[in-house]
Amino acid sequence: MTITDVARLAGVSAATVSKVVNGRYGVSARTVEHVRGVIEEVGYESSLVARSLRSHRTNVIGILVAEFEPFSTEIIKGTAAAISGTGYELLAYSGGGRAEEDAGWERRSLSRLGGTLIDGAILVTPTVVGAAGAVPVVAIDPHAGPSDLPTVDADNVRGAVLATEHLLGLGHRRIAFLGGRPGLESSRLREEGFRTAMAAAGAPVDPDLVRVGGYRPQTATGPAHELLAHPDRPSAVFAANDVSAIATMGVARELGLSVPGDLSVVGFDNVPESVLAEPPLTTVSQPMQAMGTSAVQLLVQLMNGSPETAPDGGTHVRLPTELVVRGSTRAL
Amino acid sequence: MTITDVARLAGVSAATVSKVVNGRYGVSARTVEHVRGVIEEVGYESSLVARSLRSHRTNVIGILVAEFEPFSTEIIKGTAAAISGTGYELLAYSGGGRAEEDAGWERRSLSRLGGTLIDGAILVTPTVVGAAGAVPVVAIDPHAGPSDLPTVDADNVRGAVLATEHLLGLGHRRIAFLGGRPGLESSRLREEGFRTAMAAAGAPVDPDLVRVGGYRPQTATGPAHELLAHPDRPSAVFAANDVSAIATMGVARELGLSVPGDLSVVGFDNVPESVLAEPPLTTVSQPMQAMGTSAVQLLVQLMNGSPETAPDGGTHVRLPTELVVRGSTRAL
DNA sequence: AACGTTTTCGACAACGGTTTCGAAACGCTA
DNA sequence: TAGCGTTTCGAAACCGTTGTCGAAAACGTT
Repeated sequence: MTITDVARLAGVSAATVSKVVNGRYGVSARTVEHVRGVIEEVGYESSLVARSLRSHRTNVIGILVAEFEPFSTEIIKGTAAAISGTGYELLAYSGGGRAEEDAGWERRSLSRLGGTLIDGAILVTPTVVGAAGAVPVVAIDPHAGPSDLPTVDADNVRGAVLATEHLLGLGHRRIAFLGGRPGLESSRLREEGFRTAMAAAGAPVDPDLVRVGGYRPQTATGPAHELLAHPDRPSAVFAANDVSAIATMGVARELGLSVPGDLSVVGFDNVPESVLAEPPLTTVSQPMQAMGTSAVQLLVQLMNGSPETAPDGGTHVRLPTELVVRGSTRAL
Repeated sequence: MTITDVARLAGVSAATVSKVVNGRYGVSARTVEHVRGVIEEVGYESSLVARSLRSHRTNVIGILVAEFEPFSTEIIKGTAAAISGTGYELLAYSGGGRAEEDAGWERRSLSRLGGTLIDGAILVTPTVVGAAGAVPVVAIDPHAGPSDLPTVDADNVRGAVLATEHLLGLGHRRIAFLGGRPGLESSRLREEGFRTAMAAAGAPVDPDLVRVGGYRPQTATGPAHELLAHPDRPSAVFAANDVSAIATMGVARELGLSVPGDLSVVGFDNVPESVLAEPPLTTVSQPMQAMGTSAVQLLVQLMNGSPETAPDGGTHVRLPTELVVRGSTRAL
C-alpha cells in the first residue's frame, strides 16, 4: 500500500495525499476529510524510509550500543523514559557485539543511519573520539577519553575513591585492582581514584596486584586467578566493573576462598546482576538511567540548535556516583 | 557524502561505485581498486535508507516493544545474543509507552518500517492478533491470545499451577489472585492455572479475592489494598506478574503486615527486579532470553522461506516455566 | 584486417515519498 | 462583467541508491 495507491483510490494526486498526511496547508477541508477517510479505510501508513530520504527529518533518535549488555540496557531504559513527551521516537541499534574487532563501527553506523533515518544519535561507550557526522551526537561514558563530543558520564574517580576508602575503612591495606583493557577511559579514571585513595591513606600499591581484567567474564578470570593465587594474597579486590568483580568471586569460590570471609570484593556499575551475585556485591552505583535522561536532554537541545550550548561547542555533564554496600565486603 | 560525490571524485559513474560497494560482477580489477581507494579515503558509507528503498533488502531485523520495561529488555538481550552469526543486525523500536491508548501501534509501526527498513520483525507482547504485513513476523507472548502469527511463549498455565501448588503446599487455602487487565491472554492463562490448581486441591476460590491489578505499579496498589484490607484477609496472594507482586508487598508494608510473616506473595516473570525486592520475591521464571532466541530462529526460518514451517502456516513454540522460591513465601 | 565474443561501463528508470511551482478554479470587489 | 487576489490541486523534480540494458571498448580468432 503506497501513497500512489491511496491517491488512486481517493481520486487525487499523490502530492495531495502527502499534504493531507503531513497536515500541510493548501488542501480544502472537503478533500482532507475524504482522503483521511480513504487512508483510515485501507490502513495506509507512510514509509519512514521513503519519507526521510526526501525530507531529511524523521523525528527519530538513534541510540547506538555495541551490544545489549546490562550497562547499555539500563542506559536505554533511561533514554526511553526521557524521550516520551519530546515528540521523538527511539530506535536502538546494536553493533552486534563486533565492536571489539571492528573499530569505528559507530562512525560507520552513524553515516549509514544519520542524515536520513535518524535526526540525532546517542552513542553508548563509544570508542571514537570525534564524529563529525551528519547529525548531532551525544556520547555516554566514552571509552576513548575526553572528546570534542558533548558527553554524559559518571564521576568515575570519585566512585573509585569511595570504593577504596570503604575497603581501607574496613582495615584492608593490601588491595588489588582489576582494571579494564588499557585505553579505556573509565578504567583509567577508576584506577586513578584507587591510587589517589590509597596514597591518601598511606597504603602502598603493589604493582603485582594491578591487573588488566578486560571487563568481561572470559577475560577477567585469568587475571583474577593470578591475583588470588599470589603468594602474598591480597585481602581485598577492587574490580573496575561488576562483571569482573563477579568473575573474581567465582574464582575465589573455586580456590576455596570465602567471600567476604577470606576476601572482600568491590565492583563498579551496580548493574542489576550485582545483587544476584552470591554474596550480593558491594559496588559503586552509576546512575545509569539518569545518564540516559541527561543524554536525551542534551541531544534535544543540540538538535534544536539551542544557543546556550553552542558557544563552547562541547557540553559535558558529569553525574555523581555512590557506594552501595552489600555482602561482599567485611572488616579484616 | 553521497555515492554521487564518490563517483565524481573517482571519475566514474554512480552505478559503478554501487557495483564496487556491493561486490557486483562486471567491474575491472583496476577500477575496483581505484574506487575502493577513494571510498576509503573519504570515508564513504552507503545510506541504509536509500539502499533499502530501492533494493528491498536490508539484513536488519526489527524488534518492536511497547516500551523498554524489564520484561521486554530481557527478551531483547536474548534476541541480540541469538542474532549474531545469522548475518542480520538488530534494530529495536519502541512504541514509546503509548501502547495502552494507541491500539494497533504494532501494525502501524510495521507498515512504516516493513518492506523497506527491516526484512522481518519480532513483536513483543503485541496486542494485535493478525498482522498481514509486508514482512515475516514472529510474536512473543502475545497479549491478545492465540493468533495466526508464529508465536513463542512460555507455559503460563503450568507456571501458575506451580505457583499455586507451592502456596497450597505451604498450607495456604485462602489465596487471592491479582491479575492483569481483562483481555490479556497471559493473565487469563495464569488465572486458569490458578483455578485449576485450587480446584484440584479442593480449595475454594473466593470471587472477592480475584482482582484486576493491571500489571503496573500504579494500577496494582489499589486492588492490592482492597485485598489486604478485606475483613477476611487472604493469607497469600498470587500476583500475575512481578511488578504487581512487588506493589502488593509495598501495600502490605504500609498496612503493617509482614511478608512473609503475615502474608505470602508469589509473582510471575522473574524479572531482575524481583530479587531486589524486600523480601526477595518467590516467583515463576519465564525463560525470557530463551524466548528471544527461539523467536530469532523461527523468524530466520520464515525469512528464508524454510519449507518445513510453511505447511501449517503458524508455528508455535512453548517454553517451560519454573518456580523460583525466594523469601516472600512461608508456611502458614 | 575483419569479425564475433566478452568485458566494462554509464545512462536511465525505478523505489515511495515530499516539495516547489505554476495553472486552473474560485471568490470578491468595483 | 471585468479585474484581481486567493485557494486548491497536480505535474515534475528530487532525495541516494540499485538494477537493467545497450553501447563502446577490448580481446581473440581466422
